[in-house]
Amino acid sequence: MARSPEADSSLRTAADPEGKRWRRRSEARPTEIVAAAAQLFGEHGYAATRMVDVATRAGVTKATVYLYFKDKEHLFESVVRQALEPNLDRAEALVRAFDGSTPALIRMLAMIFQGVLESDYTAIAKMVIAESRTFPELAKLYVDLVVDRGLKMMQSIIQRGIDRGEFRPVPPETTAPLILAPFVMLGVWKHSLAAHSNRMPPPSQVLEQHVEVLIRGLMA
Amino acid sequence: MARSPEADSSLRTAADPEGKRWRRRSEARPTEIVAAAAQLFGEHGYAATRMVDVATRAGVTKATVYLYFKDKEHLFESVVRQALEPNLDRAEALVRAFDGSTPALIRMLAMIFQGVLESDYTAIAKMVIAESRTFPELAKLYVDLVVDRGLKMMQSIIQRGIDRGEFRPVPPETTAPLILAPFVMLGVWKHSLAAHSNRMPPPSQVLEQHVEVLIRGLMA
Amino acid sequence: MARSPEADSSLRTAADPEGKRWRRRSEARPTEIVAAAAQLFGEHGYAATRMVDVATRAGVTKATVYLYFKDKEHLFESVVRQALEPNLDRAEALVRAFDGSTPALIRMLAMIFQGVLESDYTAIAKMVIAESRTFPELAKLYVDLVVDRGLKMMQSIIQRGIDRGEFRPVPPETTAPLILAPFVMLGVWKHSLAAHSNRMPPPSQVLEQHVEVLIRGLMA
Amino acid sequence: MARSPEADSSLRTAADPEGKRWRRRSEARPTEIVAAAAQLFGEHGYAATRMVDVATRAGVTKATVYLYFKDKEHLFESVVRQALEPNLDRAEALVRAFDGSTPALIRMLAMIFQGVLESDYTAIAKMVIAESRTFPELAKLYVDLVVDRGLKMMQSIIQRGIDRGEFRPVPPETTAPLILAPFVMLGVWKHSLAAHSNRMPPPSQVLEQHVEVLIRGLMA
DNA sequence: GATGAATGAGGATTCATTCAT
DNA sequence: GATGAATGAATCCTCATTCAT
Repeated sequence: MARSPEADSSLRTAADPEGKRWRRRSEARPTEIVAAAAQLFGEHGYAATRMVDVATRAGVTKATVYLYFKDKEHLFESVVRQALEPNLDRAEALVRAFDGSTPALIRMLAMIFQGVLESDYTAIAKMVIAESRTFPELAKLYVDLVVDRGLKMMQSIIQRGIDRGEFRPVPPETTAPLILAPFVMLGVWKHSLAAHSNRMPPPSQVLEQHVEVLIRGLMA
Repeated sequence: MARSPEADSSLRTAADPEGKRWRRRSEARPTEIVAAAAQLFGEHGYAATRMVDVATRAGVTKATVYLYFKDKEHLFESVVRQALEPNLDRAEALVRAFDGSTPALIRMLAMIFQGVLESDYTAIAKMVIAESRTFPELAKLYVDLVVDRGLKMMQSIIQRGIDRGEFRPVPPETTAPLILAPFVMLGVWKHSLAAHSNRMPPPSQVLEQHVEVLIRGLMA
Repeated sequence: MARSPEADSSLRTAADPEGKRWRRRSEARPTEIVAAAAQLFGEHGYAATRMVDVATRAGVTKATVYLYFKDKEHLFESVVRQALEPNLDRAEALVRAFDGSTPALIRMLAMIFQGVLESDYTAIAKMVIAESRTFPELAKLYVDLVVDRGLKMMQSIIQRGIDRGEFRPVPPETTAPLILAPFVMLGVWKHSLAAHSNRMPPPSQVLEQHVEVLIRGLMA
Repeated sequence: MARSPEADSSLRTAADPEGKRWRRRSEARPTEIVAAAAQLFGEHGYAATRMVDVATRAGVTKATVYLYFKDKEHLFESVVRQALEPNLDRAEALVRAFDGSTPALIRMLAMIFQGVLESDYTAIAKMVIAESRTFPELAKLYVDLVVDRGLKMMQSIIQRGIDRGEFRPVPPETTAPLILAPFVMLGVWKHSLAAHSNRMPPPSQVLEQHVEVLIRGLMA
């Protein structure tokens, strides 16, 4: 999402008043368009986002968007992919490298996830969920690239705790989702109802409580 | 919803133009339309649901829908309202009436919520979430009628546990959401990604585990 | 092609100044639209004819055209069908009923065909030909409904002449197309190059000559 | 057209930047583009042929096409001109030089025309016909360069037959088109409906029959 | 109360065409 | 001379919405 497209276009008009209609910037273009689309899709959802708007926010015209993306669906897919790929890799690496206690590992991951929760990234997730009926392939993609990997990771952490005698023996498959549940809930919350309620405390506090209750609940 | 609309109309016009059973029909119209809309909105989302489809499924024509609902937005609102009203009342009554241990209370509520999770109702909830940007008033409505009430109820339960010496002293505001998180997660899951993953165990098992881990985690 | 749509709309505006936007005329509508489309397709070809123009000439709006025809292709198909069906029937009936000499039969048919040649009908034929690559199904339709039937008819006439000892024995399959060739040529000519040449004599004279040369050429 | 454009460009830039064989290339460019356009126009018609496709088939980019041709119309015109010029000259020369009987002359011309019929050339003719409304000037060009000359030639042949006492006295103007009609018909047929019918015998047989019937029909 | 008929406003997509390099 | 990048002007089609009956 880098620099905002508005900044771009102002720069362009200012710094280069000669340029008749457009400037060469082919390498950045697709990325910029995806960034613009990510924002708009995240804000308004798929159907309510018009191709013109994406184009305008990216500082180009509609036709240019079509120069890089076959159609709206493919643009959407690019948005999702671009948002997804880098994320889980990092988390998995961290888990593998960690050698402290399992509660400490969970506390660390919780902090990372809290960071994700505060980023723009969750808007994409919410969108995938919202549009899953309309774009089953994207839902599938998301499940494969994110959810299943995430669940597997959580299972392995539970198992690790049990193996090390830190946790009592619980079935990892049914317990794994419990670690994630508040993150999912808060992610969805943030992009939907948050604005309308003041009864929900700040995510950070809820998550802190979550980690403590969870760890206690799993302790041997 | 139940009987096919074709059978309906032919019966009405031909076989039974006066019969009271069918006379009642016109009173039921709005309800039937809302029911049809509820299904379609739930299945396809707001934008992807066409007024023709709602009308057709309700066994009437488009224009008739407009006879009862000013426009698509108002229809949507009716759908949400119709789904909301009856629900929380019951749960609140139960909580007030209950006089067993707090863990037992939580177990009972979990069963009720699990029932809700299996009903069509969650489709509406998911939809409100998905369209919350487009329909802020509905989001607000939902928050007031459901979420805040739900959170308050959970807080009171936590407090009850603390007061009765069953739970250790935790801040009720930040703990309350934790009770609901897996329900929210599974509700969203059911209507979005569930079809694409087999890594998530059946809700009933996840919830059972949830309740146990949660209660242990809260125990004094 | 019945009444011209222009006449229509003026009538409408004049006779019914109250009618806010439109008048009920459901039965005539599709036919009128097809008529309008027939003219425009004939004049400009398929690609160059815009749906708006069809609508406007039919005195309705674009959307109304889509009320009756799924898309441009289906409209095109209707145009072709409406132009085709009535035509061959008549000719075939005539052939069956005729009991004079075969040369006389050919002379009579030639007159009928010359009438067709002077009608608007040939514009459709030319269009089918022009668009046959883009719309193979239409070409197929045309072949089945018109061409093959026409060729078969000509074959039977040749055979009749041979059977009755009027014509020398020629292979009917290869001779049949020769009867039609000048009609095809003139039909195409009329709608393409005619305007630019004065070297081609009037169709009637060419056809008269054609019939005489042909009959002489086939005589026993 | 023959060699693949990919091979071309790589060879040119890398392996043989000076080699005269490839130097010639740039001179050939316009011709190659016209050739590519001829094929595509012939196959898909004017409107359905995209400039990108022409460029791609010619092994260049769109912009290069515009380097040589002002716009799509001018490209089209070049295609037609390039296809027309060499053709009639040959036929006229043959007619002038011939000194056998007129029937023999007609038989010989028929064979030549049959060759033309089997060539790609007819695709252009069909296209001119199909697009004559959109490009009146091209239609005019075609009429002047081909049709009128052709008709005149046929007239002179008829006259020759009459003068030599081989044919009975018929009016040459109205008879001339009859010689050409089956060629026109078959040319059109080949590029439009041929694929969809099996009732039409092979052109060679039809034309053989044509020549015999025609000559008999004209005989003194 | 119910509907058939019609529409207007918009959105996705395509393509001929033009520059700066 | 050649091209990659960009665009603007169409054009098809959809859908929520409205009347006259």
